[in-house]
Amino acid sequence: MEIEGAFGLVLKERRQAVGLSQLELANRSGLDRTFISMLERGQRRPTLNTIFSLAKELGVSPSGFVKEVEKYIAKNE
Amino acid sequence: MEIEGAFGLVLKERRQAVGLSQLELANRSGLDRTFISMLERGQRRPTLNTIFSLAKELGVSPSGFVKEVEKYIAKNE
DNA sequence: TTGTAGACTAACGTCGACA
DNA sequence: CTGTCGACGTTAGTCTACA
Repeated sequence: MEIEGAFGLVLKERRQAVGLSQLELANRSGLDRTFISMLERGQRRPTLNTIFSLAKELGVSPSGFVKEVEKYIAKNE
Repeated sequence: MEIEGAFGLVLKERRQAVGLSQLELANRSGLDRTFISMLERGQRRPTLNTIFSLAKELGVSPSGFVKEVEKYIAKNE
Protein backbone atom coordinates (compact mmCIF):
# COMPACT_ATOMS: atom_id res chain seq x y z
CA MET A 1 0.00 0.00 0.00
CA GLU A 2 1.26 3.41 -0.89
CA ILE A 3 2.25 5.86 1.83
CA GLU A 4 -0.07 8.70 0.93
CA GLY A 5 -3.05 6.38 0.61
CA ALA A 6 -2.43 4.98 4.09
CA PHE A 7 -1.92 8.46 5.48
CA GLY A 8 -5.24 9.61 4.05
CA LEU A 9 -7.17 6.74 5.55
CA VAL A 10 -5.59 7.20 8.97
CA LEU A 11 -6.29 10.91 8.81
CA LYS A 12 -9.94 10.40 7.95
CA GLU A 13 -10.31 7.74 10.60
CA ARG A 14 -8.83 9.88 13.35
CA ARG A 15 -10.67 13.01 12.30
CA GLN A 16 -13.99 11.19 12.51
CA ALA A 17 -13.01 9.59 15.81
CA VAL A 18 -12.44 13.05 17.25
CA GLY A 19 -15.74 14.20 15.78
CA LEU A 20 -14.49 17.01 13.59
CA SER A 21 -15.60 17.94 10.09
CA GLN A 22 -12.98 18.63 7.44
CA LEU A 23 -13.85 22.31 7.74
CA GLU A 24 -13.41 22.36 11.51
CA LEU A 25 -10.10 20.54 11.28
CA ALA A 26 -8.97 22.92 8.57
CA ASN A 27 -9.77 25.99 10.64
CA ARG A 28 -8.07 24.66 13.74
CA SER A 29 -4.95 23.39 12.01
CA GLY A 30 -4.57 26.44 9.81
CA LEU A 31 -4.80 24.38 6.64
CA ASP A 32 -7.20 24.58 3.74
CA ARG A 33 -10.32 22.40 3.73
CA THR A 34 -9.90 21.30 0.13
CA PHE A 35 -6.33 20.32 0.87
CA ILE A 36 -7.47 18.12 3.75
CA SER A 37 -9.99 16.56 1.40
CA MET A 38 -7.22 15.71 -1.02
CA LEU A 39 -4.98 14.39 1.74
CA GLU A 40 -7.71 12.03 2.92
CA ARG A 41 -8.09 10.73 -0.59
CA GLY A 42 -4.36 10.16 -0.95
CA GLN A 43 -3.96 12.76 -3.64
CA ARG A 44 -1.44 14.89 -1.79
CA ARG A 45 1.67 14.13 0.26
CA PRO A 46 1.95 16.09 3.50
CA THR A 47 5.19 17.68 4.68
CA LEU A 48 6.45 17.02 8.18
CA ASN A 49 5.13 20.41 9.29
CA THR A 50 1.67 19.57 8.01
CA ILE A 51 1.75 16.30 9.93
CA PHE A 52 2.62 18.19 13.10
CA SER A 53 -0.23 20.66 12.54
CA LEU A 54 -2.80 17.93 11.95
CA ALA A 55 -1.63 15.62 14.73
CA LYS A 56 -1.91 18.41 17.26
CA GLU A 57 -5.60 18.90 16.54
CA LEU A 58 -6.30 15.19 16.43
CA GLY A 59 -5.02 14.58 19.93
CA VAL A 60 -2.12 12.38 18.91
CA SER A 61 1.62 12.89 18.70
CA PRO A 62 3.13 13.28 15.23
CA SER A 63 5.12 10.07 15.74
CA GLY A 64 1.99 8.29 16.94
CA PHE A 65 0.23 9.43 13.81
CA VAL A 66 3.04 8.15 11.61
CA LYS A 67 3.09 4.90 13.53
CA GLU A 68 -0.57 4.35 12.64
CA VAL A 69 0.34 4.92 9.01
CA GLU A 70 3.09 2.32 9.24
CA LYS A 71 0.69 -0.17 10.78
CA TYR A 72 -1.85 0.49 8.08
CA ILE A 73 0.74 -0.16 5.39
CA ALA A 74 1.99 -3.30 7.11
CA LYS A 75 -1.52 -4.64 7.59
CA ASN A 76 -2.31 -4.26 3.91
CA GLU A 77 1.26 -5.14 2.97
CA MET B 1 12.67 25.12 18.11
CA GLU B 2 11.38 24.88 14.59
CA ILE B 3 10.39 21.54 13.14
CA GLU B 4 12.66 21.51 10.11
CA GLY B 5 15.67 22.57 12.16
CA ALA B 6 15.13 19.70 14.58
CA PHE B 7 14.58 17.29 11.72
CA GLY B 8 17.85 18.33 10.12
CA LEU B 9 19.85 17.82 13.28
CA VAL B 10 18.32 14.42 13.92
CA LEU B 11 18.97 13.42 10.32
CA LYS B 12 22.63 14.43 10.48
CA GLU B 13 23.06 12.75 13.83
CA ARG B 14 21.58 9.46 12.67
CA ARG B 15 23.37 9.49 9.34
CA GLN B 16 26.71 9.88 11.07
CA ALA B 17 25.79 7.24 13.62
CA VAL B 18 25.20 4.81 10.79
CA GLY B 19 28.45 5.87 9.19
CA LEU B 20 27.15 7.07 5.84
CA SER B 21 28.20 10.11 3.86
CA GLN B 22 25.53 12.40 2.44
CA LEU B 23 26.36 10.98 -0.98
CA GLU B 24 25.97 7.38 0.13
CA LEU B 25 22.68 8.14 1.86
CA ALA B 26 21.49 9.98 -1.24
CA ASN B 27 22.28 7.06 -3.53
CA ARG B 28 20.64 4.50 -1.28
CA SER B 29 17.53 6.53 -0.54
CA GLY B 30 17.06 7.66 -4.12
CA LEU B 31 17.26 11.32 -3.16
CA ASP B 32 19.63 14.04 -4.27
CA ARG B 33 22.77 14.75 -2.26
CA THR B 34 22.30 18.52 -2.31
CA PHE B 35 18.77 18.07 -1.08
CA ILE B 36 19.97 16.03 1.88
CA SER B 37 22.48 18.76 2.59
CA MET B 38 19.67 21.31 2.70
CA LEU B 39 17.51 19.04 4.86
CA GLU B 40 20.30 18.68 7.41
CA ARG B 41 20.64 22.43 7.56
CA GLY B 42 16.91 22.91 8.08
CA GLN B 43 16.43 24.66 4.77
CA ARG B 44 13.90 22.20 3.37
CA ARG B 45 10.84 20.48 4.79
CA PRO B 46 10.58 16.78 3.92
CA THR B 47 7.35 15.16 2.80
CA LEU B 48 6.15 12.01 4.53
CA ASN B 49 7.44 9.93 1.62
CA THR B 50 10.90 11.44 1.97
CA ILE B 51 10.88 10.62 5.67
CA PHE B 52 10.04 7.01 4.86
CA SER B 53 12.85 6.81 2.30
CA LEU B 54 15.44 8.23 4.67
CA ALA B 55 14.35 6.29 7.75
CA LYS B 56 14.63 3.03 5.86
CA GLU B 57 18.31 3.60 5.11
CA LEU B 58 19.05 4.86 8.59
CA GLY B 59 17.84 1.72 10.28
CA VAL B 60 14.96 3.34 12.11
CA SER B 61 11.21 3.32 11.63
CA PRO B 62 9.63 6.48 10.22
CA SER B 63 7.69 6.97 13.46
CA GLY B 64 10.86 6.42 15.48
CA PHE B 65 12.55 9.05 13.38
CA VAL B 66 9.72 11.52 13.98
CA LYS B 67 9.75 10.69 17.66
CA GLU B 68 13.39 11.75 17.86
CA VAL B 69 12.42 15.02 16.21
CA GLU B 70 9.70 15.57 18.81
CA LYS B 71 12.16 14.92 21.60
CA TYR B 72 14.65 17.30 20.10
CA ILE B 73 12.03 20.03 19.92
CA ALA B 74 10.83 19.37 23.45
CA LYS B 75 14.36 19.38 24.84
CA ASN B 76 15.10 22.76 23.31
CA GLU B 77 11.50 23.89 23.82
C1' DT C 1 -20.66 18.10 4.73
C1' DT C 2 -17.61 16.70 1.16
C1' DG C 3 -15.54 16.34 -3.68
C1' DT C 4 -13.93 18.58 -7.50
C1' DA C 5 -12.15 22.13 -10.66
C1' DG C 6 -9.14 25.80 -11.96
C1' DA C 7 -5.88 29.12 -11.20
C1' DC C 8 -2.39 30.54 -8.43
C1' DT C 9 2.10 30.96 -5.22
C1' DA C 10 5.55 28.79 -2.65
C1' DA C 11 8.27 25.15 -1.81
C1' DC C 12 9.93 20.36 -2.77
C1' DG C 13 13.35 17.76 -5.03
C1' DT C 14 16.73 17.11 -9.19
C1' DC C 15 20.84 18.22 -11.56
C1' DG C 16 25.58 20.09 -12.94
C1' DA C 17 29.24 22.75 -11.40
C1' DC C 18 32.63 24.68 -8.26
C1' DA C 19 35.01 25.86 -3.99
C1' DC D 1 33.02 15.06 1.94
C1' DT D 2 30.03 18.99 2.22
C1' DG D 3 27.93 23.70 1.12
C1' DT D 4 26.29 26.60 -2.24
C1' DC D 5 24.52 28.45 -6.53
C1' DG D 6 21.44 28.73 -10.38
C1' DA D 7 18.22 26.76 -13.14
C1' DC D 8 14.58 23.73 -13.66
C1' DG D 9 10.09 20.64 -13.39
C1' DT D 10 6.91 19.04 -10.14
C1' DT D 11 3.96 19.24 -6.36
C1' DA D 12 2.40 21.16 -1.72
C1' DG D 13 -0.92 24.17 -0.11
C1' DT D 14 -4.36 28.39 -0.82
C1' DC D 15 -8.58 30.22 -2.54
C1' DT D 16 -13.19 30.81 -4.86
C1' DA D 17 -16.94 28.50 -6.58
C1' DC D 18 -20.36 24.91 -7.54
C1' DA D 19 -22.71 20.50 -7.29
